Amino acid sequence: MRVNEKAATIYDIAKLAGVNPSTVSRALTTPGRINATTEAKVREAAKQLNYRVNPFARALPTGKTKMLAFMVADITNPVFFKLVRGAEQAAAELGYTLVIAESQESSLVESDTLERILPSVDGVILGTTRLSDQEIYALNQQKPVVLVNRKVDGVSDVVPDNSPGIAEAVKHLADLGHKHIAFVAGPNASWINADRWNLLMENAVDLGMTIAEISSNEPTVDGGRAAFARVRAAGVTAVVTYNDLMAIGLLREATAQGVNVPTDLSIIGFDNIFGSDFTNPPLSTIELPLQKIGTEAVETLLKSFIAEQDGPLHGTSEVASLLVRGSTAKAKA
Amino acid sequence: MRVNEKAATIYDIAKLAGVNPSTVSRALTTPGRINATTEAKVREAAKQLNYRVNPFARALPTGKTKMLAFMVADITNPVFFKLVRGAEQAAAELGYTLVIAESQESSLVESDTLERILPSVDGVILGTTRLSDQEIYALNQQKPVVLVNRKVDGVSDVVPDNSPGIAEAVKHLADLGHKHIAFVAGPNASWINADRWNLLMENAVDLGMTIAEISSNEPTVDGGRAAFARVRAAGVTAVVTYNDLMAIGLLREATAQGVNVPTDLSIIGFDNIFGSDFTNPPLSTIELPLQKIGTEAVETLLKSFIAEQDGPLHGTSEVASLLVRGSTAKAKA
DNA sequence: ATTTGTTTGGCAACCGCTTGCCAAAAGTTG
DNA sequence: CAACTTTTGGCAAGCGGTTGCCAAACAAAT
Repeated sequence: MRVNEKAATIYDIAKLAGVNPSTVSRALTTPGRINATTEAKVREAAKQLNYRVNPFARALPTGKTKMLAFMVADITNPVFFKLVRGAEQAAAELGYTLVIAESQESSLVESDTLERILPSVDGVILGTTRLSDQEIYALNQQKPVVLVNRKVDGVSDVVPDNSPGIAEAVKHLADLGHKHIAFVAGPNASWINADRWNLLMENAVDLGMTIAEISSNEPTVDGGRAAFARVRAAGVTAVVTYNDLMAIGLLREATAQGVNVPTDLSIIGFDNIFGSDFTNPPLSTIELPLQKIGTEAVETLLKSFIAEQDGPLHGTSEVASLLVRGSTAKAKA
Repeated sequence: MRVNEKAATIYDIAKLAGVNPSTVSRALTTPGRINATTEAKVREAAKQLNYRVNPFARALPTGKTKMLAFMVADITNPVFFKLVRGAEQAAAELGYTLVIAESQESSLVESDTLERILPSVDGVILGTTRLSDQEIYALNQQKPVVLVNRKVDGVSDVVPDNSPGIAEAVKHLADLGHKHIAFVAGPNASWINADRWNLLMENAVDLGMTIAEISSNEPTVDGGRAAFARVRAAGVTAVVTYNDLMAIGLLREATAQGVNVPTDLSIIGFDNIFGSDFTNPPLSTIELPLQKIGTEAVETLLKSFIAEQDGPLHGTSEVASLLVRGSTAKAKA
């Protein structure tokens, strides 16, 4: 079935070009190191033989694999789509191959998987991680790590600035006359959850609103659905949820219970995931430039390869912003 | 920043266990080849040193990389989520690492990417491909290929059986009294599009219905939206779309135009993607066991490593089925 | 006790590429 | 033109495994 006419090696090129293999290696990897004429000759021979470096042979002596790991908790969570795509494209562009790994929301699976692929990659991006700060710190000792949406001392990260989006959202709600709002929180341990909650609280208080925390929910559609009763109990007229999935669950449950969104309850989600505009009404949400964040994550990782000694890098050029669709309206009098 | 205390090698183990490196290699890779006591000693030493094989060092002499490529047209297309997850899990379980590559719907990008990662992988799964039959055939000469949802002579594939789901769907529509239906087709060149259309036509004719083909649309939400006018022009009371994305676009456009779904128009999608139940009404759709298909794709690929000579393999144990939600109703009298 | 067969483990070559070191060739300088 | 510097390219030693071949050790058979 397979043909497998042995791929050309630098030895084949060397023979064809009449030079030493080491010369071929240098011609191809260190432009300028050898005579331009010789280099051209080598390149010509390489082309003629349709030569591709053997990445493994190259990785052995150099230790560089040109592969990056991207860890996510759940591949099917739409939050990651754009993140992954941004990372994938940036990686491809820079000559790196992205390996996507899924932890299935389990820190055990995550460590195992990481352990398995760590030898194969030059660095890792933790898209979402269940690992503890210490584990992350330890991981970062082995291979460069870039965290997305989380901060750990001494580790590089890319975390967007949520505050503009959150400020807009709270202002939007205030403008609509809402006085009492709530935050439907995600996982307790989540760094980003705490960040969002703190920002929300500050802004709400500043604008003279009260804000309740409906805490510790699964960051899923079901989690949002399950939080509905507590949202009603809190007696608020508007909520911001930890993410869109929860907002959608909440929205659907509200509708099912005969509570109209947005007239009875305004809902703002987070992330602008795929499908968040399929709902009825379409979801208003705080949008993150996820694709750019993905791109920035790999760029940051690559930078950290060079600047090993300079301590952790922080990519923070991205900001959140509010996207108003149909799930917010004037507060009921 | 990095510690990088050189990872242990088989030489370290050999020294610790007082044996030759080759013995270590055999103890670890060919159980039974050497004395059980020695093997235990070696394993103990390996554990003590926290040894991990260097996949690159291993790959050099063997040519086996334990990596698989999974090519998709668009990472952000939700159809692939479950497919990818199934593949990822199966791969991880079998000790393989999945590299996900995106062709961005371009056959050029696709060949380039493939060319780039081909040396690094043992085989490739083509989740969706823009490549021609000949290109696929050629690719398959270089490394084992498994096609998903497409057939090419001489190449292994995993294609689910669409007929049960399609039969159910047509029957469902017939039972609801629909006499004139349409198929909103996807890309012309798509193998699976043709398959679905043919099946649909057969079934419709068998049940005495007329069926129109609204052809050659982008397989996206916008594509579905754009097809709406032609659907109306066709004067049908129900449609089946090439995929859910199109169904959603069609549904939204219909609603926007004041055409009620399902009372004025029944819609059935394909794939049961994430978000297809967010719509109003939630979409009825023909469901594919995508995760299982992903799993089966990697299993088929691995099988083909062993059975090189036995010709192409075909995994076809999965079947489509109809999932009735809210977008279908009795035909208007 | 000798022959024959089977385990077991060491030796060394090899996978394809990189790179430090060195010598020959070419270029500069006074 | 000699003395010195720079450029260029070859040599060979790895990187960390795998594996064919072989000999020593042990077991079974005669």
